[in-house]
Amino acid sequence: MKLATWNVNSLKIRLPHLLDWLGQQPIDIVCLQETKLTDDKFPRAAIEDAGYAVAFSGQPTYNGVAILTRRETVGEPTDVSTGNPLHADDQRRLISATVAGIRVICAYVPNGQAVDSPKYGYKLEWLDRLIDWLGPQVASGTPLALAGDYNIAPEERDVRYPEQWAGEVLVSEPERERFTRLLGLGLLDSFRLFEQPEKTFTWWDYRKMAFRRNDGLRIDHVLVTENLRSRVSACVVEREMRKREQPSDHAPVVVTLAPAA
DNA sequence: ATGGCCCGTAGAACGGGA
Repeated sequence: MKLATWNVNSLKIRLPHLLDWLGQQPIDIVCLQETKLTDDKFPRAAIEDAGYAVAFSGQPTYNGVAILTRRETVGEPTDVSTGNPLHADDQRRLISATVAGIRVICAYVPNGQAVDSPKYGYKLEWLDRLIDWLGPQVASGTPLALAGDYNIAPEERDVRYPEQWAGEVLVSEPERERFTRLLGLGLLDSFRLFEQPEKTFTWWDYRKMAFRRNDGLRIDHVLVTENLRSRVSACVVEREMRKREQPSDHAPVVVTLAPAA
């Protein structure tokens, strides 16, 4: 079974990429961020025709998240909820569902814009409320995966040119401290459970020929509860997706999971 | 050289992304 997260940067533009990718490599659970579509414009029919059920939560212009589930392998998402009950927030950044016995939380963490911006304060507050909400869920023993665009590069090795990013949004100490607190709840970074190629990233700026120079950051993550550790057999970044025509600036992250014993 | 690109909403530039 495979679970992926991908920031599509507009599902309207990236729908052909998504359908082509899933046609080539069926993935059982797909978490999407930055769909940038209101719910009435969500391409439900095209996704269902590809064999997926889908739950989504969108708004005009910004944000928007979705969870796709491959019908023949994992069925429909159940107990779907949107947002964080501990955080009144109009921005559509969270959707959760139970799939194949796993509580799947798809998250689009705020970018923060700049450390001196009010958006940065919102980001830290958003993360604090996320931690408050997830703590009891993780402690309850439910197998859980928090998949999404965290907009945090956890360590220096997750940044190609750390000296250029020092103290900036995405790498600042308060953001990294929130990431560490998520791990402290009892979550594991799937990517770091395995040997990985040096300088593996998930996002590259559209400018500066950044992808060609592999000038990137690792900011998209799948964290899983400890009780899933023995079932996770791989975590890879689908770098190929960033090479396509008119790509998203993010590449998907794909986790392979054994079925429950 | 502190911006370069891409997207949505516009219906021209601009905010936002990261």
